[in-house]
Amino acid sequence: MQEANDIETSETLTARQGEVLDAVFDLLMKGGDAVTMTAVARRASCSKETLYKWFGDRDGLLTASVRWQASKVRAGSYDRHHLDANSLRESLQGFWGNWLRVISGPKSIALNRVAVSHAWSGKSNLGSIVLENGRFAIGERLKPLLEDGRAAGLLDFDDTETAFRTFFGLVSRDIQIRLLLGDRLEITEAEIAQDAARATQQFFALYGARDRASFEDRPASFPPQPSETHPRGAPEDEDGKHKPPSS
Amino acid sequence: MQEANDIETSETLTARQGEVLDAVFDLLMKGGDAVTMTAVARRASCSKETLYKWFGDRDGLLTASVRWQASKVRAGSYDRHHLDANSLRESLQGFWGNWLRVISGPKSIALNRVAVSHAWSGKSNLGSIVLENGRFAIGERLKPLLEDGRAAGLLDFDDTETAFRTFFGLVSRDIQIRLLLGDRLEITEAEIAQDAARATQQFFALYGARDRASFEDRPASFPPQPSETHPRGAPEDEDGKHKPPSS
DNA sequence: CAAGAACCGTACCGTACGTTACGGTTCGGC
DNA sequence: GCCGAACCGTAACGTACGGTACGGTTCTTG
Repeated sequence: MQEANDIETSETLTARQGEVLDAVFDLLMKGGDAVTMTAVARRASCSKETLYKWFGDRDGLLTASVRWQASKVRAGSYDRHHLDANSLRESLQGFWGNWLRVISGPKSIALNRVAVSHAWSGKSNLGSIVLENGRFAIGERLKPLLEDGRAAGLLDFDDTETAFRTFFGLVSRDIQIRLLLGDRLEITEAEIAQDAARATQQFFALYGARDRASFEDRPASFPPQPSETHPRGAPEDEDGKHKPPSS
Repeated sequence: MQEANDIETSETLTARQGEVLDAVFDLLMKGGDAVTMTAVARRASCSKETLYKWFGDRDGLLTASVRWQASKVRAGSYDRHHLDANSLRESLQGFWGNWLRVISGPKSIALNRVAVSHAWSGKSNLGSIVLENGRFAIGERLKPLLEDGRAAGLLDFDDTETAFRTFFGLVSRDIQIRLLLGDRLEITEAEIAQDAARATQQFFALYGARDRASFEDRPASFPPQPSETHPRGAPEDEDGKHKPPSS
């Protein structure tokens, strides 16, 4: 392994290398045992020698692939145009809806699965890569929005991190662990939208500015719009599926 | 493999078999690659032949061990004595505190890790076992308490499952995924208690019965006790640690 | 067009681990 | 005290896979 890792140092990947890494990820989604060097080479129509020259060893290949996919997965960021209550609420809903869509997708599930498996198994930490591009990335992207909301008098919290983590919990609840553990849990687009709306609503119920003073000089229809979902935090039915995986 | 699986059918495990399964789990916590048949045999001071006779194959051994540990992990249940606001709040706090303590422990982390890794890798589903003894078990244990709370006029929600999942999210937030992904994230006993209290408080803010009518014939000091934590859902600082794993 | 680099395909090597086989030992029942 | 069952320890087998070597082919460059 003399000068193997082009990747670690220079972040540039050729198109061909990208194809290879996509092949790796395809294999990953077909179950982790499937990703052998031979299989990757065959699937990507390249030689094992090339794999080793490019990525050093199997672990480097996996790491590069995870990094590659993780960097592609990050949901779009939200520009902070002028903030009123509705635009804030819509931004938040959109943000989390996007996120729900991403993490419930097969790519994200595979990504997290392999990262978890690997973090457990010693060697180079895919866990931190996924964490950095997932949980922490959305934190850094959402927190400015929350703080803008606070500055605009729409939100009220002391610690941004705490508020964010609560929001995170309201949105994700048990779905990530369930998906990772193999629970068949298909989420329709409608459910995603509804979940994002419910979570946002609950977030406003917890952290929305509601001092009488600042409340009354806001437009009449503040976030919890009775027309959209339940005014209180309990939508009627939703998705109470107790449906463990293929028994 | 003629009549191997004593375990699948008769749920009884001899003490010796329990020792073996504990040995497996010890190995599991030392990184998943460590759990080879030879290592298990050596650690448990038994022969490989016995392992195969008892558990069929490596997968059966893993499955038995996960089932064994999962059944030992379940936090204690809570009896429904007479319910007033304070006892309910304390029960909930205690329940979730227990749960936080469990899932942040190394055993639970190892358990979830191996289950995730395995669920990803085809074969017999450890995921459902962990799910059944973890997420779903606490659901079944907590929901009666919530419904008693509602019957006593202390809580207000339509769908128990939805309320429970929200509560789950408020408590767990991002800690489970972070722990699984290898984030060093030590949680002190104090933080656990505080988190459970904060989550409970937020849950009451979202689902506590607060119609004017039933509110006024309740004792003066309803759950959000200003003396305990912040009356609103935002504790001052808490644990905003952005501390990714060993980079 | 020629020389060299990059790469493909395949064959090969070493090893680690799952699985099986077998001789020796302990132990409960008659 | 004898017999068989259960079990221990270890040795052996087969295989799958990570990693390497090498000849042939395509692409780049001057």
